[in-house]
Amino acid sequence: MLIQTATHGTPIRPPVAPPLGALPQLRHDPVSDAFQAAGVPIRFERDAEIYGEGEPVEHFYQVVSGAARTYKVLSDGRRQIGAFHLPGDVFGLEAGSTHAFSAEAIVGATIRMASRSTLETMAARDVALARDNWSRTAEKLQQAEGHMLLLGRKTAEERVASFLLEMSERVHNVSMVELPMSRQDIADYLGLTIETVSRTFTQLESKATIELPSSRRIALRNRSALQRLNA
Amino acid sequence: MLIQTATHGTPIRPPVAPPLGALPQLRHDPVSDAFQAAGVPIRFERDAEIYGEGEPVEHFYQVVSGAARTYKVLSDGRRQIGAFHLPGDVFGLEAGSTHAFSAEAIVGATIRMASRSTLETMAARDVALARDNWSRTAEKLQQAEGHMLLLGRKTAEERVASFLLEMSERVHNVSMVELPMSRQDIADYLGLTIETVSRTFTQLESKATIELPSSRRIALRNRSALQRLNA
DNA sequence: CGGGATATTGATTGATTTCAATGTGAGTGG
DNA sequence: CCACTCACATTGAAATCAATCAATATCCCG
Repeated sequence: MLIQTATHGTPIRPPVAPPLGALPQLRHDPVSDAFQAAGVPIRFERDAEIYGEGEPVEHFYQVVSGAARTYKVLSDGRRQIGAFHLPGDVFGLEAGSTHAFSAEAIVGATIRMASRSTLETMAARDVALARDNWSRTAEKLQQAEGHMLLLGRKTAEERVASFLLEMSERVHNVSMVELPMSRQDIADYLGLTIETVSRTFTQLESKATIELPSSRRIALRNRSALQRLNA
Repeated sequence: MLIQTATHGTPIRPPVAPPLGALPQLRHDPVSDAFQAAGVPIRFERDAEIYGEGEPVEHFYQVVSGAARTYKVLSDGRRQIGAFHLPGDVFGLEAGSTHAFSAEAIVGATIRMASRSTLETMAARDVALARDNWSRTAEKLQQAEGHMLLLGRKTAEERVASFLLEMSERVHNVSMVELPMSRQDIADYLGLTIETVSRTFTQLESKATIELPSSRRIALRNRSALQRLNA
Protein backbone atom coordinates (compact mmCIF):
# COMPACT_ATOMS: atom_id res chain seq x y z
CA MET A 1 0.00 0.00 0.00
CA LEU A 2 2.75 2.42 0.90
CA ILE A 3 4.93 3.36 -2.02
CA GLN A 4 8.16 3.91 -0.17
CA THR A 5 10.12 6.44 -2.17
CA ALA A 6 11.81 7.94 0.85
CA THR A 7 15.54 7.59 1.28
CA HIS A 8 15.64 6.26 4.79
CA GLY A 9 18.45 6.72 7.20
CA THR A 10 19.96 9.63 5.33
CA PRO A 11 19.95 12.67 7.59
CA ILE A 12 20.48 15.44 5.07
CA ARG A 13 21.08 19.06 5.92
CA PRO A 14 18.26 21.36 4.84
CA PRO A 15 18.97 23.06 1.50
CA VAL A 16 20.30 26.60 1.70
CA ALA A 17 17.25 28.30 0.20
CA PRO A 18 14.07 26.23 0.17
CA PRO A 19 11.25 27.83 -1.86
CA LEU A 20 8.58 28.69 0.71
CA GLY A 21 9.40 29.27 4.35
CA ALA A 22 13.09 29.80 3.91
CA LEU A 23 13.45 30.21 7.66
CA PRO A 24 12.71 26.92 9.42
CA GLN A 25 11.77 28.85 12.62
CA LEU A 26 11.63 25.74 14.77
CA ARG A 27 9.57 26.77 17.77
CA HIS A 28 11.09 26.30 21.15
CA ASP A 29 8.43 24.32 22.88
CA PRO A 30 8.10 20.82 24.30
CA VAL A 31 7.10 19.17 21.04
CA SER A 32 9.83 20.81 19.01
CA ASP A 33 12.29 19.94 21.76
CA ALA A 34 11.07 16.37 21.71
CA PHE A 35 11.53 16.30 17.96
CA GLN A 36 15.05 17.60 18.34
CA ALA A 37 15.76 14.80 20.78
CA ALA A 38 13.80 11.88 19.40
CA GLY A 39 13.30 12.83 15.76
CA VAL A 40 15.31 11.58 12.81
CA PRO A 41 15.44 13.71 9.67
CA ILE A 42 14.48 11.79 6.53
CA ARG A 43 14.60 12.93 2.94
CA PHE A 44 11.46 12.55 0.81
CA GLU A 45 11.46 13.19 -2.91
CA ARG A 46 8.80 15.20 -4.72
CA ASP A 47 5.42 13.38 -4.57
CA ALA A 48 6.77 10.65 -2.28
CA GLU A 49 4.19 9.26 0.11
CA ILE A 50 4.95 9.92 3.75
CA TYR A 51 2.05 7.87 5.06
CA GLY A 52 -1.26 6.64 3.72
CA GLU A 53 -4.83 6.92 4.92
CA GLY A 54 -5.77 3.98 7.09
CA GLU A 55 -2.21 3.08 8.01
CA PRO A 56 -1.31 2.71 11.67
CA VAL A 57 0.10 5.83 13.28
CA GLU A 58 3.71 4.98 13.98
CA HIS A 59 5.39 8.34 13.72
CA PHE A 60 4.83 12.02 14.15
CA TYR A 61 6.36 14.42 11.66
CA GLN A 62 7.91 17.84 11.55
CA VAL A 63 8.88 19.60 8.34
CA VAL A 64 12.50 20.70 8.39
CA SER A 65 12.65 21.95 4.82
CA GLY A 66 10.44 21.67 1.78
CA ALA A 67 6.70 21.20 2.07
CA ALA A 68 4.09 18.47 2.47
CA ARG A 69 0.37 18.08 1.89
CA THR A 70 -2.19 15.98 3.77
CA TYR A 71 -5.29 14.95 1.84
CA LYS A 72 -8.22 12.64 1.44
CA VAL A 73 -9.53 11.17 -1.80
CA LEU A 74 -12.94 9.91 -2.82
CA SER A 75 -13.24 6.59 -4.59
CA ASP A 76 -13.42 8.29 -7.97
CA GLY A 77 -10.26 10.29 -7.40
CA ARG A 78 -11.62 13.63 -6.25
CA ARG A 79 -9.08 14.95 -3.80
CA GLN A 80 -9.33 17.39 -0.93
CA ILE A 81 -6.12 18.73 0.53
CA GLY A 82 -6.71 19.49 4.20
CA ALA A 83 -3.50 21.36 4.87
CA PHE A 84 -0.11 22.32 3.57
CA HIS A 85 2.81 21.83 5.93
CA LEU A 86 5.74 24.21 5.82
CA PRO A 87 9.06 24.23 7.67
CA GLY A 88 8.51 24.06 11.43
CA ASP A 89 5.03 22.56 11.13
CA VAL A 90 4.19 19.34 12.93
CA PHE A 91 1.73 16.97 11.30
CA GLY A 92 0.45 13.43 11.59
CA LEU A 93 -0.01 14.01 15.31
CA GLU A 94 -3.05 11.78 15.66
CA ALA A 95 -4.38 10.32 18.86
CA GLY A 96 -6.22 7.50 17.08
CA SER A 97 -4.53 4.36 15.89
CA THR A 98 -4.77 4.94 12.13
CA HIS A 99 -4.13 7.92 9.87
CA ALA A 100 -7.29 9.63 8.65
CA PHE A 101 -5.34 11.40 5.91
CA SER A 102 -2.57 10.59 3.47
CA ALA A 103 0.58 12.68 3.42
CA GLU A 104 3.00 13.39 0.58
CA ALA A 105 5.98 15.62 -0.04
CA ILE A 106 5.08 18.48 -2.38
CA VAL A 107 8.71 19.09 -3.30
CA GLY A 108 11.87 17.38 -2.13
CA ALA A 109 11.63 17.70 1.62
CA THR A 110 13.45 16.84 4.79
CA ILE A 111 11.06 15.66 7.46
CA ARG A 112 11.92 14.85 11.02
CA MET A 113 10.20 11.68 12.14
CA ALA A 114 9.66 10.84 15.79
CA SER A 115 8.30 7.52 16.93
CA ARG A 116 4.80 7.73 18.28
CA SER A 117 5.47 5.44 21.19
CA THR A 118 8.55 7.40 22.24
CA LEU A 119 6.69 10.69 22.15
CA GLU A 120 3.75 9.18 23.98
CA THR A 121 5.98 7.73 26.66
CA MET A 122 7.61 11.11 27.07
CA ALA A 123 4.19 12.78 27.21
CA ALA A 124 3.03 10.37 29.91
CA ARG A 125 5.84 11.69 32.10
CA ASP A 126 6.04 15.29 30.99
CA VAL A 127 2.85 17.26 31.63
CA ALA A 128 4.05 20.18 29.52
CA LEU A 129 4.60 17.91 26.53
CA ALA A 130 1.19 16.30 26.92
CA ARG A 131 -0.40 19.70 27.14
CA ASP A 132 1.53 20.78 24.06
CA ASN A 133 0.33 17.81 22.05
CA TRP A 134 -3.20 18.79 22.88
CA SER A 135 -2.52 22.43 22.16
CA ARG A 136 -1.09 21.67 18.72
CA THR A 137 -3.98 19.43 17.82
CA ALA A 138 -6.41 22.09 18.98
CA GLU A 139 -4.60 24.60 16.78
CA LYS A 140 -4.99 22.29 13.78
CA LEU A 141 -8.64 21.98 14.61
CA GLN A 142 -9.05 25.75 14.53
CA GLN A 143 -7.34 25.86 11.16
CA ALA A 144 -9.63 23.12 9.91
CA GLU A 145 -12.64 25.04 11.17
CA GLY A 146 -11.55 28.16 9.33
CA HIS A 147 -11.02 26.07 6.24
CA MET A 148 -14.54 24.65 6.51
CA LEU A 149 -15.91 28.18 6.38
CA LEU A 150 -13.86 28.82 3.26
CA LEU A 151 -14.94 25.60 1.56
CA GLY A 152 -18.57 25.85 2.51
CA ARG A 153 -19.30 29.51 2.10
CA LYS A 154 -16.72 31.48 0.16
CA THR A 155 -16.64 32.43 -3.52
CA ALA A 156 -13.73 31.48 -5.76
CA GLU A 157 -12.22 34.95 -5.49
CA GLU A 158 -12.51 34.93 -1.70
CA ARG A 159 -10.92 31.49 -1.50
CA VAL A 160 -7.95 32.54 -3.57
CA ALA A 161 -7.55 35.75 -1.57
CA SER A 162 -7.64 33.80 1.70
CA PHE A 163 -5.09 31.36 0.34
CA LEU A 164 -2.68 34.10 -0.70
CA LEU A 165 -2.95 35.86 2.65
CA GLU A 166 -2.45 32.60 4.50
CA MET A 167 0.66 31.74 2.52
CA SER A 168 2.02 35.22 2.93
CA GLU A 169 1.45 35.16 6.69
CA ARG A 170 3.15 31.82 6.98
CA VAL A 171 6.32 33.23 5.50
CA HIS A 172 6.45 36.32 7.71
CA ASN A 173 4.17 38.49 5.62
CA VAL A 174 6.59 39.09 2.81
CA SER A 175 4.70 40.39 -0.18
CA MET A 176 6.57 38.21 -2.66
CA VAL A 177 5.31 34.68 -2.09
CA GLU A 178 7.08 31.68 -3.56
CA LEU A 179 4.63 28.80 -3.85
CA PRO A 180 5.96 25.25 -3.55
CA MET A 181 2.71 23.72 -4.84
CA SER A 182 1.11 23.35 -8.25
CA ARG A 183 -2.18 24.85 -9.41
CA GLN A 184 -3.72 21.42 -8.97
CA ASP A 185 -2.66 21.38 -5.31
CA ILE A 186 -4.07 24.87 -4.79
CA ALA A 187 -7.32 23.89 -6.50
CA ASP A 188 -7.65 20.77 -4.35
CA TYR A 189 -6.97 22.81 -1.24
CA LEU A 190 -9.55 25.44 -2.13
CA GLY A 191 -12.21 23.09 -3.48
CA LEU A 192 -11.96 24.55 -6.98
CA THR A 193 -10.62 23.47 -10.38
CA ILE A 194 -7.23 24.51 -11.71
CA GLU A 195 -8.97 26.57 -14.39
CA THR A 196 -10.90 28.58 -11.83
CA VAL A 197 -7.78 29.13 -9.74
CA SER A 198 -5.91 30.28 -12.82
CA ARG A 199 -8.68 32.58 -13.96
CA THR A 200 -8.99 34.07 -10.49
CA PHE A 201 -5.27 34.82 -10.36
CA THR A 202 -5.52 36.52 -13.74
CA GLN A 203 -8.53 38.47 -12.59
CA LEU A 204 -6.77 39.64 -9.41
CA GLU A 205 -3.79 40.63 -11.50
CA SER A 206 -5.94 42.69 -13.85
CA LYS A 207 -7.24 44.56 -10.81
CA ALA A 208 -3.62 45.15 -9.73
CA THR A 209 -4.24 43.28 -6.49
CA ILE A 210 -1.44 40.86 -7.24
CA GLU A 211 1.35 40.38 -9.76
CA LEU A 212 2.47 37.11 -11.32
CA PRO A 213 6.11 37.32 -12.41
CA SER A 214 5.95 33.55 -12.90
CA SER A 215 3.35 30.94 -12.10
CA ARG A 216 4.99 30.04 -8.78
CA ARG A 217 5.87 33.57 -7.66
CA ILE A 218 3.13 35.91 -6.60
CA ALA A 219 3.53 39.48 -5.42
CA LEU A 220 0.81 40.86 -3.19
CA ARG A 221 0.36 44.45 -4.36
CA ASN A 222 -2.83 45.38 -2.57
CA ARG A 223 -3.06 43.51 0.67
CA SER A 224 -6.10 45.40 1.94
CA ALA A 225 -8.06 44.42 -1.17
CA LEU A 226 -7.24 40.81 -0.33
CA GLN A 227 -8.22 41.33 3.29
CA ARG A 228 -11.53 42.79 2.22
CA LEU A 229 -12.18 39.60 0.24
CA ASN A 230 -11.23 37.61 3.31
CA ALA A 231 -14.50 38.89 4.83
CA MET B 1 -22.00 40.57 22.99
CA LEU B 2 -23.30 37.47 24.68
CA ILE B 3 -27.06 37.28 24.72
CA GLN B 4 -27.51 35.43 27.94
CA THR B 5 -30.72 33.48 27.59
CA ALA B 6 -29.56 30.59 29.69
CA THR B 7 -31.23 29.85 32.97
CA HIS B 8 -28.21 29.54 35.19
CA GLY B 9 -28.03 27.52 38.32
CA THR B 10 -30.94 25.31 37.44
CA PRO B 11 -29.77 21.71 37.34
CA ILE B 12 -32.57 20.08 35.40
CA ARG B 13 -33.01 16.39 34.82
CA PRO B 14 -32.75 15.41 31.15
CA PRO B 15 -36.18 15.14 29.54
CA VAL B 16 -37.57 11.67 29.16
CA ALA B 17 -37.49 11.52 25.36
CA PRO B 18 -35.30 14.13 23.66
CA PRO B 19 -35.70 14.19 19.84
CA LEU B 20 -32.33 13.05 18.50
CA GLY B 21 -30.07 10.84 20.54
CA ALA B 22 -32.66 9.69 23.00
CA LEU B 23 -30.00 7.75 24.86
CA PRO B 24 -27.47 10.09 26.42
CA GLN B 25 -24.84 7.31 26.31
CA LEU B 26 -22.38 9.19 28.49
CA ARG B 27 -19.07 7.52 27.84
CA HIS B 28 -17.17 6.23 30.80
CA ASP B 29 -13.84 7.85 30.31
CA PRO B 30 -11.76 10.44 32.16
CA VAL B 31 -13.40 13.46 30.53
CA SER B 32 -16.93 12.23 31.10
CA ASP B 33 -16.00 11.33 34.65
CA ALA B 34 -14.53 14.78 35.14
CA PHE B 35 -17.74 16.28 33.80
CA GLN B 36 -19.76 14.18 36.24
CA ALA B 37 -17.60 15.51 39.05
CA ALA B 38 -16.93 19.11 38.06
CA GLY B 39 -19.72 19.87 35.61
CA VAL B 40 -22.91 21.73 36.34
CA PRO B 41 -25.94 21.11 34.13
CA ILE B 42 -27.44 24.32 32.74
CA ARG B 43 -30.60 24.74 30.73
CA PHE B 44 -30.40 26.65 27.43
CA GLU B 45 -33.47 27.61 25.46
CA ARG B 46 -33.81 27.17 21.71
CA ASP B 47 -31.36 29.47 19.88
CA ALA B 48 -29.73 30.64 23.10
CA GLU B 49 -26.07 31.49 22.75
CA ILE B 50 -23.77 29.22 24.74
CA TYR B 51 -20.62 31.15 23.90
CA GLY B 52 -19.50 33.53 21.18
CA GLU B 53 -16.58 33.58 18.81
CA GLY B 54 -13.67 35.51 20.26
CA GLU B 55 -14.79 35.12 23.86
CA PRO B 56 -12.35 33.76 26.40
CA VAL B 57 -12.56 30.02 26.97
CA GLU B 58 -13.90 29.68 30.48
CA HIS B 59 -15.83 26.44 30.31
CA PHE B 60 -15.97 23.13 28.54
CA TYR B 61 -19.34 21.69 27.62
CA GLN B 62 -21.07 18.37 27.39
CA VAL B 63 -24.54 17.91 25.95
CA VAL B 64 -26.81 16.10 28.38
CA SER B 65 -29.99 16.41 26.35
CA GLY B 66 -31.06 18.40 23.32
CA ALA B 67 -28.57 19.54 20.71
CA ALA B 68 -26.16 22.37 19.96
CA ARG B 69 -24.41 23.80 16.93
CA THR B 70 -21.01 25.47 16.62
CA TYR B 71 -20.51 27.85 13.74
CA LYS B 72 -18.65 30.71 12.19
CA VAL B 73 -20.12 33.64 10.30
CA LEU B 74 -18.70 35.91 7.64
CA SER B 75 -19.17 39.66 7.98
CA ASP B 76 -22.12 39.60 5.57
CA GLY B 77 -23.91 36.88 7.51
CA ARG B 78 -22.99 33.76 5.58
CA ARG B 79 -22.80 31.01 8.17
CA GLN B 80 -20.95 27.73 8.27
CA ILE B 81 -21.92 25.23 10.92
CA GLY B 82 -18.86 23.19 11.81
CA ALA B 83 -20.56 20.55 13.88
CA PHE B 84 -23.75 19.47 15.57
CA HIS B 85 -23.43 18.27 19.16
CA LEU B 86 -25.73 15.58 20.43
CA PRO B 87 -26.19 14.03 23.89
CA GLY B 88 -22.88 12.78 25.25
CA ASP B 89 -20.78 15.01 22.98
CA VAL B 90 -18.17 17.29 24.48
CA PHE B 91 -17.52 20.62 22.76
CA GLY B 92 -15.77 23.91 23.33
CA LEU B 93 -12.70 21.97 24.46
CA GLU B 94 -10.20 24.50 23.13
CA ALA B 95 -6.58 24.78 24.13
CA GLY B 96 -6.33 28.40 23.03
CA SER B 97 -7.53 31.28 25.12
CA THR B 98 -10.49 32.37 22.97
CA HIS B 99 -13.29 30.52 21.21
CA ALA B 100 -12.83 30.20 17.47
CA PHE B 101 -16.49 29.34 17.02
CA SER B 102 -19.82 30.43 18.41
CA ALA B 103 -22.14 27.90 20.00
CA GLU B 104 -25.92 27.89 20.33
CA ALA B 105 -28.60 25.50 21.47
CA ILE B 106 -30.56 24.14 18.52
CA VAL B 107 -33.50 23.16 20.69
CA GLY B 108 -34.02 23.49 24.41
CA ALA B 109 -30.98 21.71 25.82
CA THR B 110 -29.34 20.78 29.05
CA ILE B 111 -25.61 21.29 28.86
CA ARG B 112 -23.13 20.33 31.53
CA MET B 113 -20.54 23.07 31.99
CA ALA B 114 -17.18 22.43 33.58
CA SER B 115 -14.76 25.19 34.41
CA ARG B 116 -11.75 25.22 32.17
CA SER B 117 -9.32 25.93 34.96
CA THR B 118 -10.67 23.08 37.07
CA LEU B 119 -10.42 20.61 34.23
CA GLU B 120 -6.95 21.86 33.34
CA THR B 121 -5.80 21.56 36.92
CA MET B 122 -7.14 18.03 37.02
CA ALA B 123 -5.45 17.27 33.71
CA ALA B 124 -2.14 18.55 35.00
CA ARG B 125 -2.30 15.86 37.69
CA ASP B 126 -4.07 13.08 35.87
CA VAL B 127 -2.21 11.79 32.84
CA ALA B 128 -5.19 9.81 31.61
CA LEU B 129 -7.36 12.90 31.61
CA ALA B 130 -4.76 14.93 29.76
CA ARG B 131 -4.45 12.17 27.20
CA ASP B 132 -8.20 12.06 26.88
CA ASN B 133 -8.46 15.78 26.24
CA TRP B 134 -5.99 15.34 23.43
CA SER B 135 -7.77 12.29 22.15
CA ARG B 136 -11.13 14.03 22.02
CA THR B 137 -9.70 17.04 20.24
CA ALA B 138 -7.97 14.74 17.75
CA GLU B 139 -11.29 13.03 17.13
CA LYS B 140 -12.92 16.39 16.42
CA LEU B 141 -10.09 17.13 14.05
CA GLN B 142 -10.76 13.93 12.14
CA GLN B 143 -14.42 14.81 11.89
CA ALA B 144 -13.49 18.27 10.65
CA GLU B 145 -11.20 16.73 8.06
CA GLY B 146 -13.96 14.49 6.80
CA HIS B 147 -16.24 17.49 6.65
CA MET B 148 -13.69 19.41 4.58
CA LEU B 149 -13.81 16.65 1.99
CA LEU B 150 -17.57 16.93 1.92
CA LEU B 151 -17.58 20.71 1.62
CA GLY B 152 -14.81 20.89 -0.90
CA ARG B 153 -15.54 18.00 -3.17
CA LYS B 154 -18.99 16.48 -2.85
CA THR B 155 -22.15 17.14 -4.85
CA ALA B 156 -25.37 18.26 -3.18
CA GLU B 157 -26.78 14.76 -3.30
CA GLU B 158 -23.62 13.27 -1.79
CA ARG B 159 -23.60 15.88 0.97
CA VAL B 160 -27.16 15.14 1.94
CA ALA B 161 -26.53 11.39 1.84
CA SER B 162 -23.46 11.79 4.07
CA PHE B 163 -25.45 13.92 6.46
CA LEU B 164 -28.25 11.39 6.76
CA LEU B 165 -25.84 8.52 7.34
CA GLU B 166 -23.94 10.54 9.92
CA MET B 167 -27.09 11.41 11.82
CA SER B 168 -28.30 7.85 11.67
CA GLU B 169 -24.98 6.50 12.95
CA ARG B 170 -24.98 8.96 15.79
CA VAL B 171 -28.27 7.62 17.04
CA HIS B 172 -27.30 3.95 16.88
CA ASN B 173 -28.13 3.38 13.23
CA VAL B 174 -31.83 3.47 13.61
CA SER B 175 -33.42 3.98 10.24
CA MET B 176 -35.97 6.49 11.49
CA VAL B 177 -34.02 9.65 12.19
CA GLU B 178 -35.52 12.50 14.17
CA LEU B 179 -33.72 15.72 13.28
CA PRO B 180 -33.46 18.43 15.92
CA MET B 181 -32.31 21.05 13.40
CA SER B 182 -34.01 23.13 10.72
CA ARG B 183 -33.36 23.02 6.99
CA GLN B 184 -31.38 26.22 7.38
CA ASP B 185 -29.10 24.51 9.90
CA ILE B 186 -28.65 21.55 7.60
CA ALA B 187 -27.94 23.83 4.66
CA ASP B 188 -25.35 25.78 6.64
CA TYR B 189 -23.74 22.55 7.77
CA LEU B 190 -23.55 21.18 4.24
CA GLY B 191 -22.59 24.40 2.48
CA LEU B 192 -25.83 24.50 0.49
CA THR B 193 -29.05 26.53 0.46
CA ILE B 194 -32.28 25.41 2.10
CA GLU B 195 -33.86 25.05 -1.34
CA THR B 196 -31.17 22.67 -2.51
CA VAL B 197 -31.42 20.63 0.68
CA SER B 198 -35.17 20.43 0.31
CA ARG B 199 -35.01 19.49 -3.37
CA THR B 200 -32.41 16.84 -2.64
CA PHE B 201 -34.58 15.29 0.06
CA THR B 202 -37.48 15.22 -2.37
CA GLN B 203 -35.29 13.70 -5.04
CA LEU B 204 -34.04 10.97 -2.69
CA GLU B 205 -37.61 10.29 -1.68
CA SER B 206 -38.70 9.91 -5.31
CA LYS B 207 -35.95 7.31 -5.72
CA ALA B 208 -37.29 5.53 -2.63
CA THR B 209 -33.97 5.99 -0.86
CA ILE B 210 -35.63 7.82 2.01
CA GLU B 211 -39.10 8.63 3.25
CA LEU B 212 -40.24 11.92 4.76
CA PRO B 213 -43.22 11.36 7.07
CA SER B 214 -42.67 14.93 8.27
CA SER B 215 -39.97 17.49 7.65
CA ARG B 216 -38.10 16.56 10.83
CA ARG B 217 -38.50 12.80 10.57
CA ILE B 218 -36.61 10.90 7.92
CA ALA B 219 -36.69 7.17 7.33
CA LEU B 220 -33.68 5.65 5.60
CA ARG B 221 -35.15 3.08 3.26
CA ASN B 222 -32.13 2.21 1.16
CA ARG B 223 -29.04 2.59 3.21
CA SER B 224 -26.71 1.09 0.61
CA ALA B 225 -27.83 3.67 -1.95
CA LEU B 226 -26.84 6.33 0.56
CA GLN B 227 -23.55 4.61 1.23
CA ARG B 228 -22.82 4.51 -2.48
CA LEU B 229 -23.31 8.27 -2.58
CA ASN B 230 -20.99 8.56 0.39
CA ALA B 231 -18.21 7.52 -2.02
C1' DC C 1 -59.40 28.51 13.25
C1' DG C 2 -56.09 31.84 11.98
C1' DG C 3 -51.21 33.41 11.35
C1' DG C 4 -46.35 33.32 11.16
C1' DA C 5 -42.56 30.60 10.58
C1' DT C 6 -40.68 26.85 8.03
C1' DA C 7 -40.52 23.99 4.04
C1' DT C 8 -41.45 22.78 -0.72
C1' DT C 9 -41.74 23.62 -5.51
C1' DG C 10 -41.07 26.29 -9.84
C1' DA C 11 -38.58 29.37 -13.08
C1' DT C 12 -34.54 31.58 -14.05
C1' DT C 13 -29.95 33.12 -13.42
C1' DG C 14 -25.27 32.71 -12.74
C1' DA C 15 -20.79 31.03 -10.93
C1' DT C 16 -17.96 27.42 -11.59
C1' DT C 17 -17.03 23.26 -14.08
C1' DT C 18 -16.13 20.89 -18.12
C1' DC C 19 -14.33 20.42 -22.56
C1' DA C 20 -11.03 22.11 -25.72
C1' DA C 21 -7.17 24.65 -27.47
C1' DT C 22 -3.26 27.41 -26.92
C1' DG C 23 0.63 29.18 -24.41
C1' DT C 24 4.85 28.84 -21.52
C1' DG C 25 8.86 27.22 -19.41
C1' DA C 26 12.27 23.94 -17.78
C1' DG C 27 15.06 20.20 -19.05
C1' DT C 28 17.27 17.30 -22.82
C1' DG C 29 19.81 15.98 -26.50
C1' DG C 30 21.42 17.05 -31.01
C1' DC D 1 23.17 27.08 -28.29
C1' DC D 2 18.94 26.01 -29.84
C1' DA D 3 15.08 23.05 -31.27
C1' DC D 4 12.19 19.70 -29.09
C1' DT D 5 9.29 17.84 -25.76
C1' DC D 6 6.52 17.20 -21.85
C1' DA D 7 4.33 18.92 -18.01
C1' DC D 8 1.98 22.67 -16.33
C1' DA D 9 -0.67 26.84 -16.81
C1' DT D 10 -3.68 29.99 -19.20
C1' DT D 11 -7.54 31.18 -21.97
C1' DG D 12 -11.96 30.44 -24.43
C1' DA D 13 -16.66 28.48 -25.23
C1' DA D 14 -20.29 25.71 -23.69
C1' DA D 15 -22.62 23.06 -20.27
C1' DT D 16 -24.23 22.30 -15.63
C1' DC D 17 -25.22 22.34 -10.91
C1' DA D 18 -26.66 24.95 -7.38
C1' DA D 19 -28.16 29.69 -6.11
C1' DT D 20 -31.48 33.10 -6.44
C1' DC D 21 -35.94 34.93 -6.99
C1' DA D 22 -40.69 33.97 -6.42
C1' DA D 23 -44.86 31.58 -5.24
C1' DT D 24 -47.42 28.30 -2.76
C1' DA D 25 -47.87 24.73 0.86
C1' DT D 26 -47.55 22.92 5.41
C1' DC D 27 -46.91 22.86 10.17
C1' DC D 28 -47.15 24.45 14.61
C1' DC D 29 -48.85 27.33 18.20
C1' DG D 30 -51.79 30.45 20.26
